[in-house]
Amino acid sequence: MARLTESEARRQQQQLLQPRPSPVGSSGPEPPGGQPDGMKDLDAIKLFVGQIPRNLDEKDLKPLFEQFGRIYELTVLKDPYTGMHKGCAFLTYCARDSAIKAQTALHEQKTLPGMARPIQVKPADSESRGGDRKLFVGMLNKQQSEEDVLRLFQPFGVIDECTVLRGPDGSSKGCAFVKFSSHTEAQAAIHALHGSQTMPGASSSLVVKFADTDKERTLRRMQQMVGQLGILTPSLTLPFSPYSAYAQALMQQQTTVLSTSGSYLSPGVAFSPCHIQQIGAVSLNGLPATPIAPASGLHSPPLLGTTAVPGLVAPITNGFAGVVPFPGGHPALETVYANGLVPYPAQSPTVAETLHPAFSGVQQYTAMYPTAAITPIAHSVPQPPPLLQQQQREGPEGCNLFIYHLPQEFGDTELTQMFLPFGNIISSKVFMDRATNQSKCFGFVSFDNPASAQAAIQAMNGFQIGMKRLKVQLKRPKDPGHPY
DNA sequence: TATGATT
Repeated sequence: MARLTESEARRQQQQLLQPRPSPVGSSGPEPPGGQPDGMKDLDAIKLFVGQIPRNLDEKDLKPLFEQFGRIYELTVLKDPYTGMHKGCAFLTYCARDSAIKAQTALHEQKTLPGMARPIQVKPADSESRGGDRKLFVGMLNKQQSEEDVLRLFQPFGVIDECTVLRGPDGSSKGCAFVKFSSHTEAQAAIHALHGSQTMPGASSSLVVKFADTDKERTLRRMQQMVGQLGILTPSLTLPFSPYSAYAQALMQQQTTVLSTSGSYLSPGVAFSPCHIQQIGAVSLNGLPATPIAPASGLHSPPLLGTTAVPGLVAPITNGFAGVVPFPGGHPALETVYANGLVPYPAQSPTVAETLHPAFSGVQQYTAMYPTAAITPIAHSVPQPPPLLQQQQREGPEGCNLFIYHLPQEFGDTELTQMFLPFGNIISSKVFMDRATNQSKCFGFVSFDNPASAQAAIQAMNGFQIGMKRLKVQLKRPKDPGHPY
């Protein structure tokens, strides 16, 4: 029954080798146990306790856990910024034995009042070292259970833990955590399974990657918070907001994460704005700017041609009213706007033809500029710090647009640029095929108010680009299943 | 080609 799995046993051995945190004060009453005050066994196990009602604090929880032995430390996890109860706790008993008893008696065995799922009592993640071995699995079919996931991953090694993430009603969120007994096994599973298949009903191929570290999770949270404030330019807005401490922490975190986890960047960002910016940076650094051939598989050369020389576009677009400068912006689009073609494209079916003259103008302009002339521009228009990673957020109802028939080479940046004139954009996202990193030619733009969304629909629905016309409409409401 | 990307 309470037999430890092989890897749990291994983990608990590793435990012995780890440095101990300095002991903190003992916790309250002293049940019998024969331990010196405030001391714990050298091989004590720190337990993670999950599924705790948020209205229970340490003193409420203590009686429940004390029946298995004297508690060395019990801490409810709180959000460091809001102080909010996170619904889980760390628990260390003075005796290792107590931890094992508690885990056996409580884990998945008892559900605390108000909780949908049974309490979780298991060694904390911090107790296991030896590299990442926990995977996040996304794009599962919502019908797939733990068993199904297990079956999928079993061929790659010993699985310690397998949890399908579920909503409050118990329905799957279409993702899971799978913990292998070793990093190598986990890696093998990623290699074999990531993108390997598309589950029936899933919108994209299977995602298998290492689960976020604590640091990344914190970063994500902070990004969400910052994003919710509607902030795209932190340097301007944040110092005056009550969240500036948050923003600073965010930027520190981001620096750390970016510098330490390059492996998390997806490989082959074929024609994302990121890639385009890199090309731009190269040309601005004084290397020949002109004949950079578009990557393979790209259609519609006009748009891409200009992206190779972003620095050169600045003098043109800056001279026109109504163009909002945007870092890494799309020169071709800026040119379109500069020529006044935007306002009611739906009534101008030949816009596509006008794109070409506008574009070739830029090319000629480019050709006349020797490399040396570029350098001052690079100085006067410094490459701004990379924009905060934008969350894929929805705006209020009536503010979210679904856009279809986007050109293949359109990325988030281009989409943003295109809709920028109509209002304050909360988020914009072009959907990419996970496997190929190619645009699926549709995306979302969310404004902060419905009027902007309507204006954008009026102006952009039917906008002809190349052979296609944009379809711009309100995003379908998420949940049509109203009970009444 | 068709409606938001999880912890």
